[in-house]
Amino acid sequence: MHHDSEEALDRVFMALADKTRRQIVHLVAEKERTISELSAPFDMSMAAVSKHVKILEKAKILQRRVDGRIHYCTLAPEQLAPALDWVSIYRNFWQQRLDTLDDLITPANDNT
Amino acid sequence: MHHDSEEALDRVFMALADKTRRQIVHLVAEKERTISELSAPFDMSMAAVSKHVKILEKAKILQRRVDGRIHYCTLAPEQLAPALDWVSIYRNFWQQRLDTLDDLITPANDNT
DNA sequence: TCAATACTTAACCAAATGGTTGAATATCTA
DNA sequence: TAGATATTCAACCATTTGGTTAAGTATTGA
Repeated sequence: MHHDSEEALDRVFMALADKTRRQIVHLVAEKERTISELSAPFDMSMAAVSKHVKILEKAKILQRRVDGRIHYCTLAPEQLAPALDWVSIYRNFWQQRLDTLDDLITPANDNT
Repeated sequence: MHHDSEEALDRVFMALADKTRRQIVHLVAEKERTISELSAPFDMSMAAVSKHVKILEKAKILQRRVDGRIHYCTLAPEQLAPALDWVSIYRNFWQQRLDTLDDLITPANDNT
């Protein structure tokens, strides 16, 4: 019973589990980037960066627009939302723990 | 220079990039669980589940308390926070996109 | 003390990851 | 048309991942 959504989460979390790919996400979040531009900061071949981009693309974290021989990449953040949602479920859990700790230190506070 | 925090993110995202481990997180979030209890729902050996638990433990998503021969596992959600924070950076990005789309549909106000 | 219980560890395996280099493809430009 | 540019693809390699089974280590309890 491997739902699509589970596989999507697999791909998104796996895509984010690499420093190079997280930096690529930062770069494309700033502005549209070509593969060359994305390769420049990294001490690896363009072919390697091309693979990283493909992984992010398959995870639908990044989208590609091809114009002639140039591939322009932008953030496609809609698939980050489910990942955020998944982790967010546990926010209450640790917020509660922190709140409990906070109450011990400074009674009477407000938040959110 | 691979910061500790980058390696921590690697470990956390990698740990979450597996359906079995995500289900284990759900189970330990509900209540404290033994390895046997965590193994029961899955069609794999206890040794395999033991490995999954170790991966979650190293990522500091789960913590273990040993009492005699029984290992009790609970959620240790503090390491999920950095992961959530990382993804959250891009929430504004897609919120903005949705807002922009919204503006196109209902042009009421302007902004930068 | 002896066997069952609750685990981990070790050795192994197939498949996936993350990199390489070199060739292929397609496009731009002189 | 030829050559430079932008990028992918293919083949390869070492390491990691995710599973197995079998053996090892404590611990419990009869």
